[in-house]
Amino acid sequence: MIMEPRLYTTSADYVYQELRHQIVTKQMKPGQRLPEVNIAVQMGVSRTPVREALRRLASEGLVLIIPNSGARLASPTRREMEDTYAVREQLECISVGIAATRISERNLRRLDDSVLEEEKAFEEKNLELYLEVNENFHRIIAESSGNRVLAEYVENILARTNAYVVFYDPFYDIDDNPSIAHHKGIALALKEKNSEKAVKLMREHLKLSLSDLNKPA
Amino acid sequence: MIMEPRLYTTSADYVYQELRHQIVTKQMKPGQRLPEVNIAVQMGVSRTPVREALRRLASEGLVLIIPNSGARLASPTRREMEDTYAVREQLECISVGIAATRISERNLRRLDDSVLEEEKAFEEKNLELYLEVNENFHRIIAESSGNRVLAEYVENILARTNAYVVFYDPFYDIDDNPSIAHHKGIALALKEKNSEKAVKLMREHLKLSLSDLNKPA
DNA sequence: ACATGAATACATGCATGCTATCACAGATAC
DNA sequence: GTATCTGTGATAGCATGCATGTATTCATGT
Repeated sequence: MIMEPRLYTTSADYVYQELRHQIVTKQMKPGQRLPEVNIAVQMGVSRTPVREALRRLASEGLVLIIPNSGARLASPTRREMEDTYAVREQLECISVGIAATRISERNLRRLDDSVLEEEKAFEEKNLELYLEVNENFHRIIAESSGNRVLAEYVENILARTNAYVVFYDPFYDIDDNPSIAHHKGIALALKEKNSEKAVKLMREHLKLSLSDLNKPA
Repeated sequence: MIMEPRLYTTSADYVYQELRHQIVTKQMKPGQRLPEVNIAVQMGVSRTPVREALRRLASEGLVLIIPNSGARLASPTRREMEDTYAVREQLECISVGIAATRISERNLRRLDDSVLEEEKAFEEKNLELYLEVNENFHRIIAESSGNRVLAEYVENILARTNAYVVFYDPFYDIDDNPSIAHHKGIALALKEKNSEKAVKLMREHLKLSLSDLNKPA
């Protein structure tokens, strides 16, 4: 499996992606302090781009910044996760509902591809790839809604919820991953242009994702 | 009327608020370039806090940043505004629906106060105050939902839509402002704990707000 | 007149150093 | 023992300078 290198245009972008990577791959503990200098030294850059990356992560709710005090990794409570999923449900349901009425053939194919990749990543137990592809599935749907603003918000909340992986293990039930089956169902509903069905399945899918957060990390 | 000074903890925060003020009070044209140095000189600070403020505004969709090139004020198309309002409708409807089931007496009073202030600001034709109070009405409801994440997203989209004031004149119909009447209706529905009614009124209210964007600036 | 390309002016991205503020430990008072 | 004060170290906020990339202008050729 060839891991394509992360692409970035600026140092700040690099730091952002790298930090996000470290969070998702459980290299950091929720609530831990994130001093600018430490990160700067570790990544071989100055504090400036680190500051920028931290603020971006803060806008996604992954990092908490206290003025004049510093940044620390978020440590969402069970309640906060539920709240986040409540919002995500709203955004994604409207997103998939609209997408069903206007998704292009090309995006339907991209959706199928993404499900295939997802299965592969799951078999290989490649956590990072799995999350990335999983996220991509939802991203394609949001894009297909044709509402740019909506897509932007979905993107933001995907970043939040994906970080919650720190709290659970998506490979816990070794042979069983209903999530992929759900994605297949949603993709099918979109092919059929069945808006109601797509929304219903998406809602169920997200309820399940939330309950997954109970699986041991 | 005593205009309380804007409060801020850091220079970056000051620049952020000041820029936002200038946008809302129509001192800047949509699409105009926003060079860091210009702003820095104008506000008597260095480029660093200006950069930070610009990125924050970008996360609210008010400013467009092109890497290595610069920032410019957003110039949303009619389509983008509609898209934004579609998202806002989703977020605010769920927000007011939940709020109706659990809003505190204290917040009900704050809501009433905010409507009164709104009427006063409208009579005085005080644009900035009017917008601030208007925004506050929606903010109180979002807070009352008890969902912090939802409140955060509502806050963000309020910032976006309020900036659209650049494109229209809320005092265009001199004697008539149905928006305030709507707010009264929503506040009443909340008092009655009538969730359905509150959602319905909020939806109508936002549809109207969107159509208001046709009024000449 | 128009397109192409080089030169120049300009703006951003980043590194670095200084200053103001905060967090924490130890001391002091009660 | 608890609470409050105080000093010291650590950390973020900001200013500044340099390097890099972008936009604009103007010359050149067709």
